[in-house]
Amino acid sequence: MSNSKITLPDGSVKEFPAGVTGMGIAKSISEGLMRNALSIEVNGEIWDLNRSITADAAIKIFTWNDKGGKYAFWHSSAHLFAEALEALYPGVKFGIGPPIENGFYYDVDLGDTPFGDEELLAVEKRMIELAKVNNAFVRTDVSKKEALEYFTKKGDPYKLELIDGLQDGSITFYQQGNFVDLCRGPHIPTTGPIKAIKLLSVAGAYWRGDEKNKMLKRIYGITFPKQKELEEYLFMLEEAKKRDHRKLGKELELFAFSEKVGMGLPLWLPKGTVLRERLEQFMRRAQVKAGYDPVVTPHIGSKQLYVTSGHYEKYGKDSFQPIHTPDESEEFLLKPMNCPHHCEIYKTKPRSYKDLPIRYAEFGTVYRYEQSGELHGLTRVRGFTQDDAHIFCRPDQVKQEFVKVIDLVLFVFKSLGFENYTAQVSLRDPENKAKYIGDDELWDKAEREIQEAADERGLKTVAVKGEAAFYGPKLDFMVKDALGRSWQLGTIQVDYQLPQRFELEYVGADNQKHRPVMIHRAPFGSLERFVAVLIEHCAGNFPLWLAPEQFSVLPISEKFNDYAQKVVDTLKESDIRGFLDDRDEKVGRKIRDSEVKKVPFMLIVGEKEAMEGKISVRRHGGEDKGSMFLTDFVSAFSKEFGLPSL
RNA sequence: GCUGUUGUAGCUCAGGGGUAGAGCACUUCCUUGGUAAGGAAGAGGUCGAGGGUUCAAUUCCCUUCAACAGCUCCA
Repeated sequence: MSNSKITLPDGSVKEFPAGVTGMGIAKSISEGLMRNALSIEVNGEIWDLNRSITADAAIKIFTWNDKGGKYAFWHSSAHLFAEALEALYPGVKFGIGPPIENGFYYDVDLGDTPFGDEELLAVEKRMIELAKVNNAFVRTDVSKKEALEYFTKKGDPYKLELIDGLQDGSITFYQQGNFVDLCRGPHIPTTGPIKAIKLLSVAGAYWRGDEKNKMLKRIYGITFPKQKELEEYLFMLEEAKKRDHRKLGKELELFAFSEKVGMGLPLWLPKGTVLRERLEQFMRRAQVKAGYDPVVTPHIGSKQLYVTSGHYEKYGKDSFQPIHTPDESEEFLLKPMNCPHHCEIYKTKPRSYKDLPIRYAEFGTVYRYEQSGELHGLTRVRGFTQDDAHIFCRPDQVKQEFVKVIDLVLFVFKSLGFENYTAQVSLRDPENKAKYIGDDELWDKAEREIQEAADERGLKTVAVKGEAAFYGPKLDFMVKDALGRSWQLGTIQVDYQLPQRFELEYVGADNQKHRPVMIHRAPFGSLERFVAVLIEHCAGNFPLWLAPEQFSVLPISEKFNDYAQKVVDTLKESDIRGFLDDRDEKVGRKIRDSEVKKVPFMLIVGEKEAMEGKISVRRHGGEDKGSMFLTDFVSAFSKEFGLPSL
């Protein structure tokens, strides 16, 4: 038997006897790697560690630190769950059970059997017992006929439906213990490494995501190789609950919802408004520096405007319905997008190639009829404000403009403490071109330009098909917050379609009419969503320049209220925001209340301070900065009080 | 939009066929207190909305609205 040339991730090539397994390779590298190995990537495909490699291959061994390793681990955990469930509920029918971002789920049909927290615990217990048995996951190739026979006999209609859609010859079963499942794999070698198990929740989910189908029970769970990691994860979940922007938004009096106003329509309270307006000021200033011109457009527009833009055709049916005027049969739509309005601004006069690029920026509030079940705090609402702008430029300027926008977006992220971000190039779905408008050539060009611009700035990008807007491809920015959760924020889009639909033109150096290109962009995305993410990122402890209340002045007793008031007045003159807590309470109480409200600075004044004309500065969290003159306080933190700048 | 759960004071929640309770917040009084809750008294609710069953409904039933979780969707 000949040898296989195995290329390792570092580029080195090792020879192994043909038929070597991933485990064998891992062992040859190190004992430690063998212990931690979970799956292996073979020529770009993820395999089981004990599957034989018969040809030359480039491989990478995955451990818990790799997505490929985690997915195999959780996928195997889903099978372990199924095995435990079947042991306790014979006859249960299984849907699908994939690994997900955090753990796994399995869709099951338990008939009318009630299934709640107690049942989850029971299954969890059985899973732990079964994991200890350390059964191997055994892969077998089966023919379609065999597969159908097996599940017909077992009586599992969902699996039969799945097999029906599969190609004969590419069907595999996996078995561990007494449990056999239709599965493509890959799996970890044995159940043993699954040491820490938590079944998290039960929810309804339609078979194959179609509401016409039967609703199955979807059981979510997560597993880890170590108990400690599970505990950390559960702690993180608790922490996420504490940081939930809906909870903090209420506690910190930032925003509210009212049934009377209508669902998904946020009311910004005074403190939330300060926060929001600070963000706006920050962005306005950055945009002026970047050459944008602010514009303002109305909240409604003639239906015809959106027919022209294509939005009506695409989203009209599912939107807020047109507003009809009493007299004439005019129809208006609540503005769902700012771009058509900006196109009309562009058209107010003839444009020369020398005028371009023109950049119109607007904090434009738009209204979209989101499905009721989709509404979620500030992250998904029906009326929201985009930090929108449209750049009209010549085709030869697209890339350079795109790069400038990337710089702006990254500046925003940096200023707000989002250090971890990735960018997604959202492309069109090549299988379903009818979803999009415009011809292939322009799409290809736009997709290329986005990728080039991203590369130029050294952005780490992932391309995802089918995520484009209907008029053009996008570069979407995802940030990771302090708890490691990913959020989609800013977006930049190249658009060749709207200029065509609105017949936008400019006169070129050749004295001929040309069509400009539009770039849509919103670094925050929407202020609502951005504020939500920011709240959860910093747990309500906003950077000083954003804090709705930057200080509180806490007199030790009412004897010092006058002095305290002077302190407040002086700071307000320096545009520093804060309030006087002159309640008839002890200072300990006032400190506690300011701490709970997450006020960054507590300025304590008593006899000593009043005498010396000083303040005692306590930072949120308890740090004592000692006593100082007011002017020293202001100059010490003046940088933090003001807007970050480019 | 679909399925499930929930809806009681400003907030967090208890209760239950005979029209309601706690803690915090609020108001007043006492207290003038030096770095995370000083004390006392008081006020506050069509028990989400509409309908039904009943002598009697906040409680049981139906409808509806909203929130929450999940599914589908997202210019």
